[in-house]
Amino acid sequence: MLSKGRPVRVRIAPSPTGPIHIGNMHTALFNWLFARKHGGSFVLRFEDTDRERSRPEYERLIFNEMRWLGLDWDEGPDIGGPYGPYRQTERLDLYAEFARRLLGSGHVYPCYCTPEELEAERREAQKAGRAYKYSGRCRRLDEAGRRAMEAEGRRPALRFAVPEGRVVVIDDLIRGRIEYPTDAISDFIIVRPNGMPLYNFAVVVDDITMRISHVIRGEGHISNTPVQCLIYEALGAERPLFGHLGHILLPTREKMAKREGTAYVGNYRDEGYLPEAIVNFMSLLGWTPPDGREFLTLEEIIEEFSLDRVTKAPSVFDPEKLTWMNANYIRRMEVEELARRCLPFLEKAGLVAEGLDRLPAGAEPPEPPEGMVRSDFARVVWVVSLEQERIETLAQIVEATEFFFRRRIEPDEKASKMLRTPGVGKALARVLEAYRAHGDWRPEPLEALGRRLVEELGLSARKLFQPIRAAVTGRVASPPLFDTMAALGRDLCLERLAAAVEFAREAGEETV
RNA sequence: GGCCCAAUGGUCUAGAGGCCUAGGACGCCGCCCUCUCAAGGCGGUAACACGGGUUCGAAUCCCGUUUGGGCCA
Repeated sequence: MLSKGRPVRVRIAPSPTGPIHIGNMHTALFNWLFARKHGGSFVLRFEDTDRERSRPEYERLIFNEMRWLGLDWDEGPDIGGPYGPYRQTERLDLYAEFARRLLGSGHVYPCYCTPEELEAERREAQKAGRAYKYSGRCRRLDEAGRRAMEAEGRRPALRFAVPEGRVVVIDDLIRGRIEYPTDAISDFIIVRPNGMPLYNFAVVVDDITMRISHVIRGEGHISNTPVQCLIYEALGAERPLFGHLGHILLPTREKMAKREGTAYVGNYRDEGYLPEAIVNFMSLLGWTPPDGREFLTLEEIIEEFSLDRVTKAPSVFDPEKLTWMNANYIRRMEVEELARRCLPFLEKAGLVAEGLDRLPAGAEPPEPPEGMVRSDFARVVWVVSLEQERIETLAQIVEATEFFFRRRIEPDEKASKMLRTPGVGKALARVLEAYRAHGDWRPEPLEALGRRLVEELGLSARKLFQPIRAAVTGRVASPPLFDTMAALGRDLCLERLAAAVEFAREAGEETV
């Protein structure tokens, strides 16, 4: 698999024309894994020849998201490297030079055909029911003919003279042998009349000059490969080894396309997916470790990674399974770490003051945001620990823990209904009285008292604890009641119990 | 239209001729645990696209069909 002792050098070459989606990231990941596995180099370069749509801010976005996922590169537009520059727009001289070489060696010829003339050819082929191939008119032009064309003021494109009757053989690292007859390939353009190189030509020049040893990319490029092989050959360059990955499909079975919106890496970050979960999950799209493990650290994935175990078929990106995996990562995480990662979401929602985790030890916690209770980092850790196994994404921490931070709460619909249930007001009044007289706000004593009240009132635990839960959290589902009450603190609990008694009483009066 | 690639449950996959009455995971359903919600435990649902070969034997090899996808146009 390793190419004749050449150092392993792989690359990804995104276009900075938009946010980067899961499909691109998957290709990047597999290249990165391959490089790290074999102690090679991972090169990042930009295909920014679409000047209309390429933007520096998208370059920065790509840098950030790759870094966020932990995919670092050894050479790239930002850090440079021995084979730069790493943007196609900065390599135009190079393409021109290689084009001249090909022209000199006769592998390429100037083509003066206008778009109209080509269109006519195409229509004719269609009418005759033949596959369209360029007629080769300009290939047969002699020096005089060329001069005549030039005299008309025509500017030539450069067209590759595809050899006839040959078969290009590609030993794909993932798919095995692929054979491609050259007769099916039309003489293709490598440089436009305006001097801009075309994709297949530019990649080959880039890959040659950057000493790329393995080209690992999506299966969409399989049919570009023979064309590229022809260029390598004409240039007398050793070609890299190719490996074509199955595409990553959206749940709708559509191919991921840029500007699609749904499967951007950034969206998943904003929703509170962990980079390690995303990377782990993506590594399992089209690959499995020999022992079938599903939870692997980056180091373990690198250790086990091999192109031999990559599948050929396309795979559907299932957000539900990603969510499940993310939830697992959340549960396995140290609470403090989890709390630290949740903090930005809580801050953004205005539930806690900024920078609680950066406060010096023993410092007074800062003023809370409007309407919130004062919290320090320890309290956030406590609260987060209670929801740790109940959230699937970091962003869910906001909705899950809101009631711990707000001074006042409104019972939601189900909780309101619970509090309006006949008899509840009276029971809660007794509960309020009992807890007012109670001082030890640790969970166990709170529960002991709760159980005594169950006895005293002759209710089931459920029938008493649910109303208490509704009173202190405003909802009918929460972490275990007495843990919740402990974290809420005595003042908030008593306040809310009192408010609930009032709420139940008013409701009772209305119905009487 | 031509060429190329692919094909195991709804999804990710294991499987490299007998170990397969096809294994695991997500999802879904049920049960247990339980103060609610989760988590966890246990169980269940569901697949080798089709047709021909090759072989004593095929999910695995070959051919064709179908379906999906890609590139060129």
